[in-house]
Amino acid sequence: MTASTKKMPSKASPTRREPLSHERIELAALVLIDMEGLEGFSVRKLGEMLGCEAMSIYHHFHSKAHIIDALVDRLVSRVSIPSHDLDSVKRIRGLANGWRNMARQNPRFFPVLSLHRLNSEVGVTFLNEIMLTFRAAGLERERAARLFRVMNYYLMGAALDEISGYAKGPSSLNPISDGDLALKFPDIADAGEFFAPEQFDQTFELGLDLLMEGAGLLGPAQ
Amino acid sequence: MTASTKKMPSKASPTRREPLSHERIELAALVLIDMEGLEGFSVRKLGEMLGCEAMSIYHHFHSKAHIIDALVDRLVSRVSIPSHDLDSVKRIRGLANGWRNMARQNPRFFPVLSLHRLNSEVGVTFLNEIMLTFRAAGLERERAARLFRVMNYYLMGAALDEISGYAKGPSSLNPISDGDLALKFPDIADAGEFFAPEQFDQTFELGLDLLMEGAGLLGPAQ
DNA sequence: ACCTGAACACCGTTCAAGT
DNA sequence: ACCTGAACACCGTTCAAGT
Repeated sequence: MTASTKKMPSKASPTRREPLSHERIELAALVLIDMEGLEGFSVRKLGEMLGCEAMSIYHHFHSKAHIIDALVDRLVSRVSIPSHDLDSVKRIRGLANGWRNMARQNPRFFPVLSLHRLNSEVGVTFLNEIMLTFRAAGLERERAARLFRVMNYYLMGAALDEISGYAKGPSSLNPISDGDLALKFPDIADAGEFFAPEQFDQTFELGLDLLMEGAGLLGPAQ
Repeated sequence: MTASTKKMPSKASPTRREPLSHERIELAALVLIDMEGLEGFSVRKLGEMLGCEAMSIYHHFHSKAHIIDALVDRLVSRVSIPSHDLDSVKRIRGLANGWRNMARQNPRFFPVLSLHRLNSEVGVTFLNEIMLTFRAAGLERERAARLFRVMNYYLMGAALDEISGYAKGPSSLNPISDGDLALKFPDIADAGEFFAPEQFDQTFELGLDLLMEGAGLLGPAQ
């Protein structure tokens, strides 16, 4: 309503803004989500950030859901793929850690990404890297397929839980007090020291090793 | 605006509606979410469903987030807890399957639940059951703590991925076609038969066994 | 071709008022 | 004590119009 809400560059810099593009919109969206979280991510705020009317964005994306789709692809394609020259075990470790690192770098968006089916071209390309590695490790078709799923379950759950452990996730509005926890649930309270973020890497590696060992990938040759 | 949008029971049945209560509101919310999904879950629609003004609900819950908190507690407390007389391995299987079944019965709400930290009294009580079982199985403190987390990662990822496999999860808006999948990603396409919902149980059991075996819980006695 | 601004049909939540 | 209805500050999206 007041003059301060008006944008000024219309006079100060008439034709200065570079034109909108998929890339500019997507990068701004990632910054906005990183700053304000998913609830704060609106097309209108995105427009403000880009220095245009919110509705201009619809000229480049059909809907907000299409923007989110593009962000999923963009982040999945950022996961670093280990060289095919490495042995299978090293490749699996590399893929797993690439996934976790991407999650950690995008804690506010990752939950959306992880609930998305990765059935775009980019998504399937990533999944295919995991599958290829399992096959290259010598697993036969059915076993590779099932272990692929098992590994994905583990990766997805670990990344989500670690993020919520970094306190970005929604907490109960009436959490149990530390005092009550120690009194009523001593075994949980007692384990607290192993639940701290500094322990995440070690715990994650333990689970990954158990799965790979169970899959027969960590043979005596190791 | 028109007469048809007005609610009629004000004349037809003056004092018929039973008063609002936490229970009535929560049960209606679960039905609404089950029917319309999370996006369709609004306080206003919930009011309509309960036959009251939306704003009456705020007399019983401080905010929409508090309703969701209550739903999390309600569903977690519905997970059936296996008898303490069973051996540890049977109890772990029972807890894991109780969790999965709850997820499957509430596919639209479960993603929210799973991203919530379970740090309410009800949530911790459930987590404590898992921890107690690991301790009772003879695992020492640190190992029990780490395997507890590993198991939770797996349970969470599996439940979420199975739900999205039942086609309730958001898909890419530009999914790869089956033809392209078969051509470009034959290994993924080839594994398709093992990704069908009928295969979920078997795949889940495989991963659970690998983890329990790795934890040393499936000894020669088994 | 690209962008704008008003408008529509929704949200969650606050508040003063009703019984 | 419990519920209401108007109001506020937001949403995503459509549409006709501007350059």
